[in-house]
Amino acid sequence: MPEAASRPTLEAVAARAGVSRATVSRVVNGEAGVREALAAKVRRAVQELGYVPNRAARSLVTRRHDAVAVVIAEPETRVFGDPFFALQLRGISKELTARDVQLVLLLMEGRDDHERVGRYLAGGHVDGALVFSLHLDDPLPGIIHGAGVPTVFGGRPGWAGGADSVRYVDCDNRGGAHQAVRHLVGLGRRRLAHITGPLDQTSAVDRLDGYRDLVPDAGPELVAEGDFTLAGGERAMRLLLDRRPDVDAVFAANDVSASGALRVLREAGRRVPQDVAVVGFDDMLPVAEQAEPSLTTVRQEIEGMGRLMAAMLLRGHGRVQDAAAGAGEAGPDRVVLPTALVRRESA
Amino acid sequence: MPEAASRPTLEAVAARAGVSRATVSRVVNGEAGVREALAAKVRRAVQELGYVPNRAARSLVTRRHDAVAVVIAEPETRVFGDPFFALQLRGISKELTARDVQLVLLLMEGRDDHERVGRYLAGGHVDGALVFSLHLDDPLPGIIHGAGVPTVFGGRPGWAGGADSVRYVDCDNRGGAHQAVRHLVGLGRRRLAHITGPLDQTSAVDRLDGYRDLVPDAGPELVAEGDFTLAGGERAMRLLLDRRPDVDAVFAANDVSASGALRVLREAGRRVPQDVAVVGFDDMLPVAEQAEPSLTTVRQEIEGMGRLMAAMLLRGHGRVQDAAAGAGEAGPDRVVLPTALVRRESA
DNA sequence: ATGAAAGCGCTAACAG
DNA sequence: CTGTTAGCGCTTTCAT
Repeated sequence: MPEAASRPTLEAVAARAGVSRATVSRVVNGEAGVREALAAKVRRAVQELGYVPNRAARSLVTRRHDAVAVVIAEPETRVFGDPFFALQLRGISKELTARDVQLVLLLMEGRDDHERVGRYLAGGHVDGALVFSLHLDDPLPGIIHGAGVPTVFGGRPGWAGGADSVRYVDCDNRGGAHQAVRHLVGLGRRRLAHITGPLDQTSAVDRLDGYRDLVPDAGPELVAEGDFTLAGGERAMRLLLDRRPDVDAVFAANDVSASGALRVLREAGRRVPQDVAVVGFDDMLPVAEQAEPSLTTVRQEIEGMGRLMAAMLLRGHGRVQDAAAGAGEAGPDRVVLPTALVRRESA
Repeated sequence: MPEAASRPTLEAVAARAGVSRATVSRVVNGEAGVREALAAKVRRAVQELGYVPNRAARSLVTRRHDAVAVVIAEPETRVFGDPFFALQLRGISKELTARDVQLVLLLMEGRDDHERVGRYLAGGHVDGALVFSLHLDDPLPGIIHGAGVPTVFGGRPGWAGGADSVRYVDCDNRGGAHQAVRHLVGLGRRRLAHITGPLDQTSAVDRLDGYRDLVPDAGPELVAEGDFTLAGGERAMRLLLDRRPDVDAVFAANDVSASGALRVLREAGRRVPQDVAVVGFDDMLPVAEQAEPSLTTVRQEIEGMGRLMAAMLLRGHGRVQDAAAGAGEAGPDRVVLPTALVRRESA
């Protein structure tokens, strides 16, 4: 692969504008205190030469990289069929773009990848990391902590004490579950089942807890473990139908598994919502709106969470903000976003 | 955001190992010609100090970045609900990871983003770019060409002469369409409709051409324009049903729009495949397998295409390869991958 | 085979 | 306000 063509340097711009390198640097970085006449000359020279700063050179001295890593501890097949991942990325990308920070994507497939990712993060090549989809026994947090990389987690961390010691953004999973169950109960349903997510993730555990809060007398046969996938939802629904043919409502831990449930219910000849009411979680539009019947669900602001995570990570980053801050607009280290019930046809 | 903690430098390693910086550099970069005794000392020092090379410093002198940009000219809402994007990314990520090259993700939402992306690419911050989802009038290729960034496109470029002047990886869209149509004809169908993709993308045009090749006498009322989305597929199917209630087969340009068609057919009381046979394109597993009925489709190797693109871009990249190459293992600049029909229930 | 020295392009004191 | 100067950490001739 050929190298990029050599580009004009600060030096060249300085020569052309008849000023020193330092002045050009100031103008390029938008520092105040350069006479407008000179600044204009510099800008013209930049324009004419098509000058673009060399990031490597800049990083070398500033020790900043204007790049953050997004780490997705990809839970197997889940990334597919569930646009969750894409939505998060979109939110993050928007925020980073606005601040002219690059997004370095680190996908992890297997266990060996942990070491690689850890090494990269520890290498100090990015200004921070955004980490998702952590599982309970994941070694990554330890590695990250050791490396001292500023990090914001997507979803409350599950390890002991984790939630108090790190920064994260989450939605109110437990409260959202309450909204779902309350709605179902309000509909007059009495035999409420729950299809969980993978129980090594806090989001799934919290939703289960929320369900239990309001259905304390639910027998274990009313809870079936899923994994946030369609197939998992189907499997769980079959189990549920098998164990409790009289079930009249299902709260699924996400929309994708809810559509799996819908499918099985239809196959089993149950009408939704007449025979069985179904509520999902996420409000993943293409899934929830297109389900048959369309899905009543608990909405969480996924794209917004992505943006927020990026904003939190970059707080105090950048020249302009640095100046503006200082006062004490620190902002919280942990944010839990509210959820909202979205009514459609399934419940 | 705090700066990354200061890490040991080459200098520190050299001091510890009692050698010069140059020697450490050689060992770290795996260059031959260092006595094993010394090399061992250096490696131990590296280990003990936890030394990780500073990429910025390295880039500054080598003018390489060990990073490539992935540009997704995101066609609106399509990225959602269609795991296409995630699969490509996965393939690319695998290949890059294996070569220790970072993936910088550039998502584009609106037109303004073109300028930003162009500027970034032109800035020479990455060693190359992988570009997807280009539309016919996209200014990006021009910008890229001007910037001289090595690039591999995903899908044959559509502009005049583009296909002969740039590197790309594509699947045999036209041949795939032939497979679909032939299958439908083999089933005894006579009134074959086609739901297209967005016709400003070559993949969609090629599939349409393939359809026309084998159904030359198809009236325009048998072709409805879609956009690769579920909603688009539904819209197109309704139109088709309206114009030709006697249609007995549909070839949809991708699986997602095929499932839209399936949904409309079901609503209209048509049985699939008895009344209307349906064939999709992609073999996007979660979509095709879970459709009702499951989708007969034309399979393309999406993840493989991603890997191939990355491999093509990085050909001759890296110290080791540089040495091994030279002979002339150039490899082709344009690859068109074969497709295969996958039979399921819908046709 | 190894070391010394010269930058890569940029920013950040420090002078003036 | 502007210019001068000294590196940031690394690779790479060029000597030895």
